[in-house]
Amino acid sequence: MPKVSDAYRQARKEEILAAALRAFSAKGYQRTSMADILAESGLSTGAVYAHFGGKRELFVAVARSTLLRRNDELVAAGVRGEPPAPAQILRVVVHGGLRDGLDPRVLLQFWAEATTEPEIRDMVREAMAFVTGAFEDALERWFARHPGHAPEGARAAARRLLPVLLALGQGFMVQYSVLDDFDPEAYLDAATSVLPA
Amino acid sequence: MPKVSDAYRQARKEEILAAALRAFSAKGYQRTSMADILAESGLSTGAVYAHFGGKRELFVAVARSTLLRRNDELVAAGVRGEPPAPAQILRVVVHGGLRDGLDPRVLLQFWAEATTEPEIRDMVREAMAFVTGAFEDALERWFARHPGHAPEGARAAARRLLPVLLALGQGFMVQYSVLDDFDPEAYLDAATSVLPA
DNA sequence: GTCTATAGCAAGATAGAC
DNA sequence: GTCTATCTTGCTATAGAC
Repeated sequence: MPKVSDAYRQARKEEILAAALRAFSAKGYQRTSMADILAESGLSTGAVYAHFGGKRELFVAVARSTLLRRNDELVAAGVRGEPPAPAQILRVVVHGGLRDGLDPRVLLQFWAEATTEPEIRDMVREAMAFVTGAFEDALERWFARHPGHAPEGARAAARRLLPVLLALGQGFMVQYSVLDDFDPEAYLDAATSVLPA
Repeated sequence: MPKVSDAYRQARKEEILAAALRAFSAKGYQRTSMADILAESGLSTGAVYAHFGGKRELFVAVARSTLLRRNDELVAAGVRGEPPAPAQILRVVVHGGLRDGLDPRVLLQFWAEATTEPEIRDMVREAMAFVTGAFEDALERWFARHPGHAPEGARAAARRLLPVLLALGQGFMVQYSVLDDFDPEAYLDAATSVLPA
């Protein structure tokens, strides 16, 4: 296989994925039709099906790439300088997702889908395990530097706080999507006030 | 209109709603077809359409009755006795919901649908406003008795903590529904440790 | 009110030319 | 690889008899 072909192929795939992300963000997974994605990308049926098996596969690919970018940001934030405080971890993830144009509503639909469809359930679990792992590492590094907050050891403290931090991220997504008077900054401030700092 | 007729009609409607709830719980709103609901109820197309306008209307009716029942319990729990601590409020709501047989997965379905269906969105907002109000009242009463935790006043402290408490409830539902190794008690302990007590 | 049968439509995926 | 045209399927909702 010539390299030009591969590069072109890859570029095309990312072009399609970007269009799919926009489409899913605008209408949600279930209500987005292939026609929507095609219109958004400006391509035709054949062009898309040549690269992806179908709508579900497209969705999985979109989710994966988005989550990978989140993790990269988290790692980057932790590598240079001080490890981020718990509240800071929350901010990095939330702001990063919004900056990417990822509509939180898509996440809600993802979770809902996961409760009934095994294929998506596996994918969501994998993704959540990924996020969880990144959170846990970041928390452990922070607790290691602030032993005053971790009398039981950094690792134990991280594991204990993990579900709460996860919940604060999930709660953000739910309230952002459903409430009409949701104030993101007020939410993050409130979350900060209950998290160790 | 004779009363017997009305009573029969009402009973029939509730019979259909119960079947619809079972169907939605099993497969989720989107993936549940009318055929599923018909099979679950043992009735025919005509019988159902004589009482409900269609699938969407059925879903709204199911959601409304489910959420209203939850709200009643919440109010009852909050009114009598000492004002519960924030962590206690969370426990009452979570345990009450589970005891009621309410599948958390259905809640995720409601939230997800609310992001795209205006009718359901309004309904969910109404329900959430109700829950929020009950939470806020309970928090305010508790802060009033523990002024050490509310230097800015009980009402301000309650409003501030509100979204966090809500998020901890929502996070519980998400993690309960999606994670296969979710530990409810560990979750509640962790939540308790970050909430004022 | 309830049944059976079916109309009508939307959407995911494929076929075959270029 | 990409296009246009089309096939197939599954599902909501209606029509009309009883």
